[in-house]
Amino acid sequence: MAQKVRIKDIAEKSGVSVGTVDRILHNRPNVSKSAREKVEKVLKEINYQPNMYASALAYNKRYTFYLIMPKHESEAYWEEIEEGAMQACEMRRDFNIQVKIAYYKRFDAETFSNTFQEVLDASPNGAIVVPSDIETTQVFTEQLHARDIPFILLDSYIPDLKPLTFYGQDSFSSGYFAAKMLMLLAHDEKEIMLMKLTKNGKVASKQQDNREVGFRNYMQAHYPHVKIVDLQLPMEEDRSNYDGILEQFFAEHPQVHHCMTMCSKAHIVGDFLLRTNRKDIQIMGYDMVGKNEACLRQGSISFLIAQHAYMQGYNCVDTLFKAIVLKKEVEPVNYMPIELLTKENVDFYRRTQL
Amino acid sequence: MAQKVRIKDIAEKSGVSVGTVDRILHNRPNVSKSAREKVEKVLKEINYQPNMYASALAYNKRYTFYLIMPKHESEAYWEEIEEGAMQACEMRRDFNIQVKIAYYKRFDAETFSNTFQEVLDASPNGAIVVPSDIETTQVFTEQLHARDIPFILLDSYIPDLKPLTFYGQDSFSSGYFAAKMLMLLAHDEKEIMLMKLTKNGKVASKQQDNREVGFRNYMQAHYPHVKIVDLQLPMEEDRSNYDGILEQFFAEHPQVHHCMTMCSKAHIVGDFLLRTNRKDIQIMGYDMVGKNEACLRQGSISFLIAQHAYMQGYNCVDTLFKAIVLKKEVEPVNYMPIELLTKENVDFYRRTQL
DNA sequence: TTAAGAAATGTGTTCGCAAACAATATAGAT
DNA sequence: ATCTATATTGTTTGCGAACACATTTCTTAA
Repeated sequence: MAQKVRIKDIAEKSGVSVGTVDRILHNRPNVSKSAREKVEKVLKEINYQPNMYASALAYNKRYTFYLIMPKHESEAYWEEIEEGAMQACEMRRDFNIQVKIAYYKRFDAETFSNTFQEVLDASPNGAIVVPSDIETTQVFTEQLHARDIPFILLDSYIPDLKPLTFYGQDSFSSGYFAAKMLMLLAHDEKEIMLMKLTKNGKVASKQQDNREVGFRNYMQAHYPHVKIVDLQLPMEEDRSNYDGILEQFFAEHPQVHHCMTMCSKAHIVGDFLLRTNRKDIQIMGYDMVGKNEACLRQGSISFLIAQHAYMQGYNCVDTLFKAIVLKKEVEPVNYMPIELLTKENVDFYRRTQL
Repeated sequence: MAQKVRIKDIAEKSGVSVGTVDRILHNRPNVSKSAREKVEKVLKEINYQPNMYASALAYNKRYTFYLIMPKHESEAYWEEIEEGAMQACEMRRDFNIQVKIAYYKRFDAETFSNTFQEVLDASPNGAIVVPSDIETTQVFTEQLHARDIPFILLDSYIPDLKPLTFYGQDSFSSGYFAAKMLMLLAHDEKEIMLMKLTKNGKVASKQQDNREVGFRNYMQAHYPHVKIVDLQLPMEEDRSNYDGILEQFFAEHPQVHHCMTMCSKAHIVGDFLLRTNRKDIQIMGYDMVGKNEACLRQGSISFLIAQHAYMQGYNCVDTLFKAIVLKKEVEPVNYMPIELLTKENVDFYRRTQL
C-alpha cells in the first residue's frame, strides 16, 4: 500500500538533515522558521507514519502499568481479567511493557487506600483501576491526574473521575436484555424467581445491582403482571445447605419454572436441578465460567450472558499501551458486547477475539 | 516481567560470538558440535524470546498477500471482509505487509481461474482464498502447495484442500441456532415463512444453503409439525415488485406471523412491514448491515445473526502475518461466533473486537 | 570588524537482530 | 611439512528512529 517513507526521505526532500526533521516532528526547540516551513510543506505532501517498532527500539524505555483490582474470592471474573491483562502484556513484550497487579480487599476502603498508595509510590506510567466507592477512589485518581498518570476505569464507570477511558459492560442494559430473553422462555408465566447470593443481605457487586435494575425495568415496562420472587442464598455456604433452601423454594412455589440470576453462580441451581432430576425449570445467568458452561451444554442452564472479562483485561492494557506508548487517541467509553450463549452456539464462543 | 535477553547475552554466557548464536537460532550450517552444545545449554537455562520488531527491522523484507474473492454485487458482507483485511494490513504496516485483492465473478469458474493465475504469476508470500467449486479451486490450491505458498480458506471450508487454516461461520450451526431462536418468538405457531432471494431459482451462496439445512434440521427435530412456507424473491428486482409479491403472500397466508431469511436482505421485508404498517409479523435474518440495523432498532426486524465479516477479513490477514512473518503456529480451523442481535443489545455490538 | 554567545543545523551512536563479510582453524591432499 | 579447500568462528553494517554531541551559522556588543 502506502510507500514506505522514512525520516531520511523527508530530510532529503526538504533539503535539511534528519536531525532537523526529528526536531520538528517532536516539537523540539531550535528550528528556524525557514526550515520548519520547508519540512512542513513536505510533510503535507507525503503521509509520514513513523515506524513504531524502530521508534520503540530507539526509545529503549520501560513502561510499567498497574492494575488495581479486588483480590478475587474464587470469582472467575477477576481471574479472567487478570489473564487477559497478562496476555496483553505478553503480546507487547518487545515494547518493554510491564504489568503489575495490586490487590485490595473488596468493599474495604482501607486496603484500597493502602494499595493505591503503594501504586502511587511506584510512579507507574499508567494504571487500570477497578473503583471502590466514589469518594475513596477519587482521592487517588486525583493524585493520578496531578502526576499526569493516565488511568482506565474497569468494571464500573464513574465519569466524574475523568478517566482516560472505561471498559466494562453496561449492566443496566445487560439486565434489560436478559429480561427480554428470559421472557421468551417464560412467555406466559405469571411468576419467576430471582436468585441472588448475598452476604449480610447484600449482593457482591454494584454491577449485579445494576443488572437487577435493568431487569426489573424491562419487566415493569413489558410484563408488569409477572411476579418476581426473590431467593437469597447466603454466600459461603456448602452445597448441601443450598440444596435444602432450593428444595424448600420449589416446594413452596410449584408455579415457578424460571430462574434468573445476576451473578455467575447459576450453576448452583443448574446442578441442583440435575441432581434432583427436575426438568421443568429453566435458568438464565451470567458468565461463561467452567461450571456454567457445563450446565449450559447439559441443558440445565438455558441462557448465559457473557461478560468478556478476558477481553476487558486485555483491552485495558492494550489501550494504555496505545495511548501512552503510541500516543494514539482512544475511545472515551468502551462497553463490551452483550452476548447471549445457548447450548446451540456455545461452541463458537471465544473468550478472545483474536 | 521476564528480563530482557538479547542474542548478545546468550553469546556472552556461552562464550561464543553473536554470529554463532545467530546461526544456531536460525538453523544455519557451519556450527561445530561443541559450540552448538554450549549455546543450547544456555538456551535451555534462559527463556530467549527474540525481539520481533528488531527482527522485522533487520529483515527489511516486503510481504505480499493476495485476497482472492468474488466481486461484490452490493453485498455488504464482502465489503466488510475487504475493510477488515485492509485494516489488518494497516495495523501491520511497519512489518512491510501488503495486501492485494484479486476479484473473480461469483459462480464463474473461468474468471476464477484467470484471477488465480494472475495471483500465481505475482508469486505472493501468502493467499486468502474464497473458494469457487471444489474442482476449480483445487487445481490452484495445489499449485500454491507446490510453491510452498500458505493459504487460508475464507467463507467456505473445504478440508481436502489442506489450507493453513479456515475462517468463517459454521453455517449449519448458525441455521440451527436461528431456528431455535425464531421458535422462541413463534412458539405455538403452525406455519412460518422462509424468504430467499434467488436467481434462476438458486440462492446466492452455499452458505445460505447450509444455513437452511441447519435450520430445517432443528425444525424437524423439535417442531416437525410446523410448516415452512417458501417465498422466493427474484434477485435484482426493484422494490415495488417485491411489495407486490409480499402483499400477495401475506394475503394468501394470514396465519403466517414469522419470517426467516438466510440472506442479508431481511430489511426488504422489514421495510415492507413498516410501510404497510403491519405489526403482527416478526422477522429474523442475517448480517449487521446498515439497513438491517435500522430495521432492528425500529423493531421491524426482531433478531439478526452477525457474521463478523470484518473480523473474518482482519483475522485472515493477521493469521497469515503470524504464520509467515512471525512463523507462529496457528489454529487449523476458526469458526466465528454466532451472535444474536436484538434491539436491546445492538448498541453494544462491535464489528471489531479490538 | 571581530569575538563571544546563542541559535540552528548536521553527524554519529544506540537499540536488537539479520546477514554480509572477514578472519581463523581444521582437514585432506600432495 | 606445506598448501589448499573447506569448515568454523568473529566482526561489521544496516534497518528506522531518538538523542547526545559536534559543527556551522547567525546575533549582538564592544
